[in-house]
Amino acid sequence: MIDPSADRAVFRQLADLLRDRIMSGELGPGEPLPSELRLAQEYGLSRTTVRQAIGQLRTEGLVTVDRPRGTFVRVPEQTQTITLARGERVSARMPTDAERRSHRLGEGIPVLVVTGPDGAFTVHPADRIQLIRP
Amino acid sequence: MIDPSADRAVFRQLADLLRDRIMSGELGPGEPLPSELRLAQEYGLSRTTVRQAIGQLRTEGLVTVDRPRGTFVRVPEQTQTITLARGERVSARMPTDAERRSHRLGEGIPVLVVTGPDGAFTVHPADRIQLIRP
DNA sequence: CTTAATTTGTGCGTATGTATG
DNA sequence: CCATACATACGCACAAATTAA
Repeated sequence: MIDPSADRAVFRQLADLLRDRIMSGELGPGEPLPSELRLAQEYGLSRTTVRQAIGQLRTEGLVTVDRPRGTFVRVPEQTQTITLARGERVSARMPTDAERRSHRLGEGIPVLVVTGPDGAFTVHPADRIQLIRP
Repeated sequence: MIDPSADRAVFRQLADLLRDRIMSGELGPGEPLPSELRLAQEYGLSRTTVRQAIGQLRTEGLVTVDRPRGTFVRVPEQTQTITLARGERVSARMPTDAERRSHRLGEGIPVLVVTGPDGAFTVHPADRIQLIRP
C-alpha cells in the first residue's frame, strides 16, 4: 500500500489512498474517515504524518473537519444560480482568512469574483453559487 | 506583536502579520519572505509553527515556494480573457492533484469550470484565465 | 572543482488544550 | 468523570537542492 522508499512522500501516498476511496464512492458524502489515531496505527505512521495527509485533502476541499467529532467527506451544498449581466467579468481565487469567516466558507473552497464594467465587484462562495450567461 | 495567550493561534497570528506585509505592499511580488529559521528566531517560535503560518499563506495563494531557494510573494500571471457562450455555466473549485500537475497550477490556485448546455465542460487555471459575458 | 552553508521537505516523538459524547 | 478526537506547539533528525566560499 504505502512505500516509504518511494519517490512520493508517505503523506502524499496516504492522501492518494484516501482520495481514491472518496472519488470511487467507497467513502460517500457525510461519511467519516477513520480517526487520525486509527489511520496512524493502521498504516504504521505517526499522527503527524496522518495529519499532513488529511490536511492535503482539506485544502482540496474534499473533506471537512468537525472538531472533535471527526473528519468527514464533504457534502455538496445546494447551489444557487446567478445570472451574469452584460460586460461582467468572472475570476476565482482563494479567500483570505477574513473572507473565510465572514462568508462561513469551508476549507478548500474558492470564491467567485464578479466584476462589473465600472470596477465594482461581488464575492461569492464557490460551493453555493454558480454563474450563468443567459 | 504575537500573543501566545490570545484566542487566535500563534501560527495564525504570524500568518496575519506576514499577510499584512504582503497586502500593504511592504513585501512586493517576487520578493522573498525571511527564511523559516529566521522567522522562528525573530519571533521566538519553533520552525514547525512558522511552517504552519507559511502553509496558510500557500493555501491562500499568496506565496510560492521555490525549494530550496526560499519563499516568495506570488507574482501575478498574465491573464487571458475568454468569452462565455449562451447558456454556459461557471463554477470554481480546487483542482485535483492530477489537474494541478497537468495545468502546472501553483498551490492555492483554483480552477474555473465552464459547462455548456450539453454538459461538456472545460477547466481553466484561475490565475491565468478570466471570463467575460459580452 | 570541491566544500560548506543555507533553505525547504519529510517524518518522528512528546505534551497540552478543547470540545464532544 | 472519563474516553475520544482534533488543534496547537514544541523538539529533533535527516534528505535534497541550491548557493556561496
